[in-house]
Amino acid sequence: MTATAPRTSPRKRAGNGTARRIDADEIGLDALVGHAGYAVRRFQIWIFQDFIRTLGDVDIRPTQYSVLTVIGANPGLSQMAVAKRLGIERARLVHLLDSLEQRKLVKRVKSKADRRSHALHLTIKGETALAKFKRLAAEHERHVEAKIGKENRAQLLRILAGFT
Amino acid sequence: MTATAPRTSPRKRAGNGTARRIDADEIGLDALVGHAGYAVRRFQIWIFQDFIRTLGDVDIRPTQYSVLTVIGANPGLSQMAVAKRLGIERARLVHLLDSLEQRKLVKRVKSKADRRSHALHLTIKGETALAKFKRLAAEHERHVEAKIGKENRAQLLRILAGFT
DNA sequence: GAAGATTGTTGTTGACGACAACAATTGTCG
DNA sequence: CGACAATTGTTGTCGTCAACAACAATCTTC
Repeated sequence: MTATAPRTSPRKRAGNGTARRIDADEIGLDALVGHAGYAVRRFQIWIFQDFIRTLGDVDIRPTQYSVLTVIGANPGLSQMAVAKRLGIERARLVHLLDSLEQRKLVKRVKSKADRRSHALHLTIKGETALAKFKRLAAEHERHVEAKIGKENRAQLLRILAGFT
Repeated sequence: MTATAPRTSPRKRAGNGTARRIDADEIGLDALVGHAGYAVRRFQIWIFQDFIRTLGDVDIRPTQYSVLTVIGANPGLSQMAVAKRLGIERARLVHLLDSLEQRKLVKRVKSKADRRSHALHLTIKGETALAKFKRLAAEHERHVEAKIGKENRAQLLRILAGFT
């Protein structure tokens, strides 16, 4: 099979002759272990799924939550400012705000200073709703602690603080 | 928590009257800081972009790399086994393999033991190509070290080891 | 041998990032 | 001042990806 081929550890050769049962957890990942990106991706999938499930009753996804949080903490921001701060494309933010505005959580106010832009604000309903979302998000965060450990979660936040 | 709007720190109310300039980096994230999911998402975006850029010349994306790596380390696996191991939907893996097979990096061999399934193998070209991909991936990993620090990267891998 | 499960495949839906084009408005600079 | 460039929100397209659902071929189980 090889032409010198620097393969590392072909552990089981169960493909052809032998019909050996292979449990998914005994398959070697080889070089994948040791790649930060892979671990981070798997973790991110887990954490998002838990977030979506925990905030399932209120039907709020992570991105929506981040938008509401930023507007709540900085009323009057333009769409451009919010998009830049969260690393979202402004085109994408349009749809997010359309949805949040339909649900009466956010309102776009025409800015008088710059008639091109909209000043974003939470509605009253949006503020009380966000308070509830924050409680649920805190619950989700406790799930993370339970999963990786309180100390490890703190470490993680410290390590990745530069990316927020 | 209360219906009396427990907003935490509406720092600047720059929306309407005042036309104050707001730099993107002085916008408060409020509750978003302290959410592991947000930090992880931003970091994952950064790390994937660097991976894609570093492996840009060979046109290999992170998911493709993970598939090649697992097949290389465990020749003869079925599509189902690979999908389960990597947390990919088997429907999605079909397209990934279509692409990799067109590029002559992977071949689907009809399994004699179970005629429903395919035994997955790297081609000769696939093996030498993967060796090159691994060198580039190692380079990418050095970028990660340069970004967050060698010690922090090791910590991160340790913390997230359970998700691989 | 019949009923049920598994494997690969095709298709659809929706969230998301990246890009391009456009009208309205603002800023700049000759 | 007035022409030209830049910005803001919007619409649209394209490609990636997760989540389902349905299906034929094949295996497993009773």
